[in-house]
Amino acid sequence: MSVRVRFAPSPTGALHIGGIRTALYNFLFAKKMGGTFILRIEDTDRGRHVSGAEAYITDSLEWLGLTPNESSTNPGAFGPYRQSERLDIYRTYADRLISSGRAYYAFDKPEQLDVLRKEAEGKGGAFLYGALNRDSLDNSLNITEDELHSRLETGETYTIRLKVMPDDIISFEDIVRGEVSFNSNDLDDKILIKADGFPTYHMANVIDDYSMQITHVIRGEEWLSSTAHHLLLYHALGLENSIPRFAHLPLILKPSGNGKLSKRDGQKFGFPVFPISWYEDGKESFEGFREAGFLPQALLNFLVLLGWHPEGDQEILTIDNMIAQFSLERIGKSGARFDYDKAKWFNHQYIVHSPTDALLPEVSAELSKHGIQLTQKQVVDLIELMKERCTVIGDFHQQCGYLFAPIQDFDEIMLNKKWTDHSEAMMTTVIELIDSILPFEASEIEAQIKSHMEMNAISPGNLFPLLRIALTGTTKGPDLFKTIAFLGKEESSSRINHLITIKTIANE
RNA sequence: GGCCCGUUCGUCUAGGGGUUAGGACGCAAGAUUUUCAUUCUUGUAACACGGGUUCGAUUCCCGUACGGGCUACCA
Repeated sequence: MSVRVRFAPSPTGALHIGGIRTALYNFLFAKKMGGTFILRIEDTDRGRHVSGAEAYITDSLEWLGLTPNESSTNPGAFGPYRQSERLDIYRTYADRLISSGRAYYAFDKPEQLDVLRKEAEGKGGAFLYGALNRDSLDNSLNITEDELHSRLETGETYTIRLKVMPDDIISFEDIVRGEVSFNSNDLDDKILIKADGFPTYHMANVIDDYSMQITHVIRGEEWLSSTAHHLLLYHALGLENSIPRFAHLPLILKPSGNGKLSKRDGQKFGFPVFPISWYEDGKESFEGFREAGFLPQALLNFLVLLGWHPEGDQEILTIDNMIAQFSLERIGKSGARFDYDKAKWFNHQYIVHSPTDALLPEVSAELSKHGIQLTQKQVVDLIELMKERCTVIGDFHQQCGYLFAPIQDFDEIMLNKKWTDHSEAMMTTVIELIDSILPFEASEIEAQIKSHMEMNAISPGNLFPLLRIALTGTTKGPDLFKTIAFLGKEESSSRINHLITIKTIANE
């Protein structure tokens, strides 16, 4: 049987990188096994549904190249792929459970249950709607057939609950965790169909995994406990021969402090936790990795190692490497802390090792964001000049803004230290020299300037810092001669001239 | 509180009954460089604790501690 896996997010807001990693593992496993990767939208919570969230999920996956083989925009034979469009399917199965006595109607109002819950908490325990107390609660187990019919007919709202049998040991073999087992006495009679007629996650999930012929459920550890209920459901439905294999992934934890990574941690710690930016009320409320200047490959590479490790020591992995080496068995068991420094390191590696052409669109977009229009040749030159020192795409502008605009601030301290009585004459001769250089290329510029220095006994320490300040305002930056070549003959001369003027006026 | 899961350098992790416990990020030092960065070299630092089992345990078992998840008509 061929492998079919699904990524099943809920469209309740932006999807953070924990979800992305789950999608990635599903994707890698599907590709590795020659299987099918399905995107299913779990929109069964009408109250928390956020418009735009589904599009966000699709866009994120697309940016990262994790394209589903089947989804609502690219349906296969197992649709619909949105749970809100599958209501009748769940209903059919729920009715089947009712008639076989494996589920029942419950009329208890949420407020009533809240009271019971509070009461139990007060005694230090927990309220469990189950075998021990279902006889004394307001459900179809305790009323006559006639009463049930009349209550249903009057339109009284109800939920449908799974009838969990006591003293049952439920165990299964999790691919990452090994054998896990539960006692049904600790399990409540989970709601399967809510009062609004929508299924709960548990119901929809099991039915869909079955009807979409999912072979492996790869999901976060937060689902480990409820797997017991899911197993019970498969059995109650007589689907015990179609139970998929489970792999529960360790969670991604906050970089410091306790708990799993959450939405707000991005702002709190100053880095993105979302793949792409999320907008609320028309403005960006959470910055994404894309907007922060990350390459999708780099993000994926960072994420894949948060909980999984290949057999060797190689950490830079292309998507094809990942697919070739991926296995569920090598997924770790313990939670992984998010480490932004390492994410940046990966991005730097990818920027440095990407062919210049591959960076062209991102860098051009970054520049035009700042109102800078360059020819393609100029962008290519810029990338080659700068890429070794950039960790995010924004650095192609941020670190070298002086290339595109007049210098605002000169490094005064260094300038005053280096500028002597001889500097004006020295700089003037350099302008003359620059004007004469042909072809105006870095190597030629370097050769000419160096021989000029030798002939005139100019030491590097006297010239280079001043030249650099004249051209860039600072004392740090990429190769001086390449910078001169990039700026061009006119601009270089004019900048040196400008500095001479400033210093001359200052001295008068 | 109850149930389930976990615990190797600060972080991500490899390993596994006898190893100098390996790699990566970070950090530090040195080299290279006209500067800063890159790069290279070196260094730094870990088997949570207590009992077993064993000739021997970081590795297996049991406890404890700590961490995580779940405990909703949320997913």
